[in-house]
Amino acid sequence: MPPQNMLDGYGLLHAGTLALARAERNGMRIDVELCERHIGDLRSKIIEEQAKLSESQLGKDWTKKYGSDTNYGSDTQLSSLIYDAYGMKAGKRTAKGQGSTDEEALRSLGIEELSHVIAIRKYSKIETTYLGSYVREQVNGFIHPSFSLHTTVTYRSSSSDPNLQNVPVRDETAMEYCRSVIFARKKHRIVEVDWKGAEVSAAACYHKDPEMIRYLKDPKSDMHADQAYVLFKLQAFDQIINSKGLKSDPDLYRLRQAAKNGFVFPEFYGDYYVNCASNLANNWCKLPRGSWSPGQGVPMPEVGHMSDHLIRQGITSLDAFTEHVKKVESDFWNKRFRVYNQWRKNWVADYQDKGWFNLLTGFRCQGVFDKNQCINYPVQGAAFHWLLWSLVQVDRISRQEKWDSRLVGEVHDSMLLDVAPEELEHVVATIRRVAKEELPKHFPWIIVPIDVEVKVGEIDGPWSRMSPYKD
DNA sequence: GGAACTCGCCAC
DNA sequence: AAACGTGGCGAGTTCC
Repeated sequence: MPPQNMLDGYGLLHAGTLALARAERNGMRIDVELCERHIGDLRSKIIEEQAKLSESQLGKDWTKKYGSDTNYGSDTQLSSLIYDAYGMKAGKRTAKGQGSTDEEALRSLGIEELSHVIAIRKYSKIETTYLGSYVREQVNGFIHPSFSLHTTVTYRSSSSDPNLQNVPVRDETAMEYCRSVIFARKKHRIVEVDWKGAEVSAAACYHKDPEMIRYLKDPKSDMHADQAYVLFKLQAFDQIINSKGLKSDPDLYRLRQAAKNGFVFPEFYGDYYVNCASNLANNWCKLPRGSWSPGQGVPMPEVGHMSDHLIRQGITSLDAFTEHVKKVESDFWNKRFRVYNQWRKNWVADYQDKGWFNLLTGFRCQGVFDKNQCINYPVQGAAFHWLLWSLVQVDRISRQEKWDSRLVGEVHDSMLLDVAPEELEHVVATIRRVAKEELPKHFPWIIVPIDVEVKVGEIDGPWSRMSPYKD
């Protein structure tokens, strides 16, 4: 038996394709001259870094080995230089077993001059993948990113030519270079509407874990803050946390982000404590590896040096921290979210029995999947379908009501619009109504509140300058 | 000279 | 017992 609502699934993709085709036709305005200026700027930065590299010992060894074939952009040459010629031990390997030359691997080698290689890569990435593709793809000053619903195994969407779904946002420099050239139409503003915690909420509709539902229903509760508290043993900061809340302190807030992105989400995706501990130590808290002696850090809440804090809590090395994260993980799955955990086990067993599983939105995944894929696909797909269904409604309403505002794109759990300022209030109210009222009516299995976050650009302002929308 | 591959890196 | 899910895309490289 196919899923009972399979025809609904087909209807959603059909309507979604048409709505996305209209968004594609709409497109987004690009400042082509600014792109060219940014590209020129990046080229000089790259030349500077290349010059510094060629003067260094590493650069000299590189030229000695490859002569006129020397290419600082070749990872093959770099790999051969550091792992063969220098004979360094590869701490990290690629999928095919070669010594890795990614940023993490290069940093771990402790060769100062490799920072130039990393810088060249970062600037080149911005120049070619983003700004270069905008100039190449633009027609009369507009890019028309393409959206597909038939390419992904999860029933999410994809975007290409150019891809609007991977424009830098976390790295401030890259964000500024790339988003500062993208605009709405003249006299209009860019509006972005994000579905808050879409995947966590969609997952809850499958597993129905009461503790998770409590978190999602109670606006005062904070799953990531609670996790930061146990992960980093923050009892010493009870006074701050209880009086002003963890979010009020910038350093404690960064630890909340670390818990969210370095533990909670990876655990949901199927990662485990050894990776989480290592990533947290390396990327989020900048804890030294190996044995931590007092003085390697300073007292919390200096996030960059929190080893003294952990030493005081009896966690004196990465190994000890890993053991601690192991206990936190066990508590996470066996106590806090034990219903979620049981659902994962049952879901995978059921798939292994039948060879397929259904999404709540009317799709079936059939094929050979590993455990993590089994758990992740239905969640990713259904979360995206919330957005897609809402996008179809907004597209329809915008045409019925003859808006001067229009949809221009979508990034899995957010929609992107080009909005006429006089319509802003109405557009936002419409989307809020669709998301919070009509969507749960359409999908009666939604058992958690839906919420959206609206960000607006300035009139004639770029995508790099977005502020929270205030009603 | 183009197809197919690996690797690295951007997003959610 | 095993160990992070989904995409697109550019550069370099290898193969035909």
